Amino acid sequence: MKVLLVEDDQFHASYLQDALAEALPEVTETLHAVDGFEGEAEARAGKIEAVVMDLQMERRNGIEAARSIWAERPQTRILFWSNYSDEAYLRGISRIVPEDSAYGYVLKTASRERLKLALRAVLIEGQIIVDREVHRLQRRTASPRNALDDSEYGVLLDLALGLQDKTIAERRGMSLRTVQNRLLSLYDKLGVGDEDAPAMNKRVRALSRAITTRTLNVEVLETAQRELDHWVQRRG
Amino acid sequence: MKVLLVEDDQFHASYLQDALAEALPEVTETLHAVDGFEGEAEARAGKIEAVVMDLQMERRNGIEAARSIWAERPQTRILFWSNYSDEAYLRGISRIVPEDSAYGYVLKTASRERLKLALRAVLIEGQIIVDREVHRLQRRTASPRNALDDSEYGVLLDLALGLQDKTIAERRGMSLRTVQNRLLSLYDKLGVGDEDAPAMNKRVRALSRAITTRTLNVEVLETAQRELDHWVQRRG
DNA sequence: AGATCTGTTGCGGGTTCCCGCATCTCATCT
DNA sequence: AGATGAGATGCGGGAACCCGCAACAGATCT
Repeated sequence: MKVLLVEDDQFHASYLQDALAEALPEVTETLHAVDGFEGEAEARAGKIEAVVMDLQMERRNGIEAARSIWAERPQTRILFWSNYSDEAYLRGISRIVPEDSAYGYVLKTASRERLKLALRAVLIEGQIIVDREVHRLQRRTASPRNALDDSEYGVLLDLALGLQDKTIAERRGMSLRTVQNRLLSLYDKLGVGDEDAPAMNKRVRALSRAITTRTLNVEVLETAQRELDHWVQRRG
Repeated sequence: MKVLLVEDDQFHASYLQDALAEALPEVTETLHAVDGFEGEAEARAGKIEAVVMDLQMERRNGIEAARSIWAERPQTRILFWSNYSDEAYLRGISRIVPEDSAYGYVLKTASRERLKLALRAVLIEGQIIVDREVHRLQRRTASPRNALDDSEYGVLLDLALGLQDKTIAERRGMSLRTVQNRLLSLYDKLGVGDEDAPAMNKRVRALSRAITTRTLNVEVLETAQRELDHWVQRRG
């Protein structure tokens, strides 16, 4: 059995390599890649079926890499291994997971035992496993008041890129007023305007809060920007 | 000689510990802290004079920790050791370095040799040393068109928090129109409006660009928010 | 069937923002 | 001293934004 490790931090890569060797004796070959592009290429070339993927990498991040890998081979099993449990990552992943593929999400702060367990569960058994910490976040986020539904999240992304209401409406196929309603509920859920601070520019404040609460992060912004570029081109 | 390591990633911490032992045989005792708060406490309690500091940590980041350590003991030597060479960090550091203290900035991707060299240079010799990569960024950033001067950067921070022009003017002691002029040059330098994309909300776009270009990052935003809170309180 | 709730859309008004134009100050150069 | 240039400030207009009000449609409950 072959496994591909995609991880740009040398220390983490070698730790991972060790844990992998301990946990999965059936692994006969381990490949390395240091960013998303290499990862995709290796996966394609080696017909890899089991991947351990870091999320935060230069050039091409883990979510984008996973998407193209899954696009070609949806049954590939991918264990995401990351420093952060940003909501932004969770959303990104849950958005691209194919119907019936196995995946997992483990934090780098997890114990070696937990990592080994996740390696077995996902790569060998084909289970779906999500770290406790991450799951807790997911739950908190999904709690009554603060959960952004998909359409709100979409509008938030557009707002974050700097689009104005009219353009968002066009892109998402809503009326101008509907977009503004989404924005209102975004402001509400992100807590914009709650503070006793001086009056704020709500638009900017929303982005600011989305970032400090880890609802958005740099990688997601970059990905969204690329998608916007495509949309702009298509539209002519 | 005692050295304090402030680093929340266990792998990096142990690697650092090893490199330190190799590079500095004169070190008799090594202390650990896993975030900024612990770091400050240990530094105070142990009267530490040499610190290696990670930047990105939960609760209290490396820059804030360094500031309070330097506030009490300005001659403390601090080597910053970080994953990223974000402009945001550089600005933060150069803003708080005391007159005649030694410090350094090394990337985690640097070779073991370079790290050891920096450890000796800063902690023992009291030199100032900045990683090549980081320095390159500093230079690029400081190049003609794209360099933000201090007053522009201040306005950018306020904008990023969501303040409106009037409030920024009050806080920074400028007239409203002057703030707007700063914003104009910010838009210019951040490349807002250059793209052939649809019309954008410049304010939001500026923040968006500042983040994707690493001119700002989450830590800096959080710190700025705390400072804003203080200002608001003081103002009554 | 009627009541209620939720999500979409139009309208209108008050506010903030963007920015061109003109003025004023202050430092530097000739 | 006079000229030149860079930055700060005031004014005013047009655009975008925030948001209350109201109408309407579809889903669910009683």
